[in-house]
Amino acid sequence: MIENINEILKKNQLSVTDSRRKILEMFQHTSGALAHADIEKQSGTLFDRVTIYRTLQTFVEKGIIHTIPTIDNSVKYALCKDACQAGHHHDNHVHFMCDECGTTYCLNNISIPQVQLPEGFRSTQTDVVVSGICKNCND
Amino acid sequence: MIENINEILKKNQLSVTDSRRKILEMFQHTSGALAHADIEKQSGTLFDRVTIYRTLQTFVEKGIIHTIPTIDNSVKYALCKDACQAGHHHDNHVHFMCDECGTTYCLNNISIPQVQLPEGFRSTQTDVVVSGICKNCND
DNA sequence: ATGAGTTTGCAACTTTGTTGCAAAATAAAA
DNA sequence: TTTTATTTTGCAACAAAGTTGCAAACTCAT
Ligand SMILES: [Mn+2]
Ligand SMILES: [Mn+2]
Ligand SMILES: [Zn+2]
Ligand SMILES: [Zn+2]
Repeated sequence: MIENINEILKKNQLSVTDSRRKILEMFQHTSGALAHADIEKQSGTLFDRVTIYRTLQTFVEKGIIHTIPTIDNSVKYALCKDACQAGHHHDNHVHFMCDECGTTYCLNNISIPQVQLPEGFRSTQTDVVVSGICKNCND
Repeated sequence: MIENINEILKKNQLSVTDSRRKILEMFQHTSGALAHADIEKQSGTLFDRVTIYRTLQTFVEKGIIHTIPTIDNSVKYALCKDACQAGHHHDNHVHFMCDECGTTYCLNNISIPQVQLPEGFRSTQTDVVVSGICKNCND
């Protein structure tokens, strides 16, 4: 797994540093999405707030993670599963936010439905965010 | 139109004040959505930043306006067209954000498509945000 | 017109995010 | 392995966004 992380960083022409390894590891070890605050909490005093901001930004630019729009307008991030490239993301899946536990899921197998737009509107991207009760909280 | 505004406020058991009238008027006079910053700019020194926050919050609670999730995670608001009630919104329409002019539209006639969820997930709300080029910018 | 109740503006504060720069760490070259 | 060039980090200072308490101003019912 650690090997894997180094490979991912190198493959994206990023020098391998402590903070990048740790943060990437956090994403691999969680099923849902992470907010900046989550990472800050989990890492304690390990690295600076600013470093987290910059690392997340770098990962998004490289296509390693993607941002997720949320109803409460907080910023969440999750690993890209698809073959996302630097500058071009292809995360065309539905996201789910649980009202009870707060977890945000990437539903990688549920693809975005086609939306019929009015005359004159051209779409380049469609985001779908479903909220409700997740599998865990339903049992 | 002014009459209308007073009626809306009274119908929602809100006392009629300058700031509430002006802010509601702004929403009626715009085709798209408004952010807190837009209102602050348009109103200049007319009323305090804090008043705008509180007014927007009140309007959302009363079902007069609704929030819109955005890709850049900024908070936008627009008038409720449907019969939204205090505590329960029914704005089941698609939202469109123009990459060029930045306008956010409520596509009130385009209804939210049904999304097939995995076993165990129960949905209570679905938000769809389409981005691209709007009618105005396409011509 | 009066008074109870609501709303507003101000000030002070917290939280979130950004920027410049020197020190430290990494990767490449010798 | 040692040296050097490049990148990344932490710190400090700052800017933007949002919250809270409270006294003064306003609204509305009597
Ligand atoms: Mn995702
Ligand atoms: Mn809308
Ligand atoms: Zn849950
Ligand atoms: Zn446009």
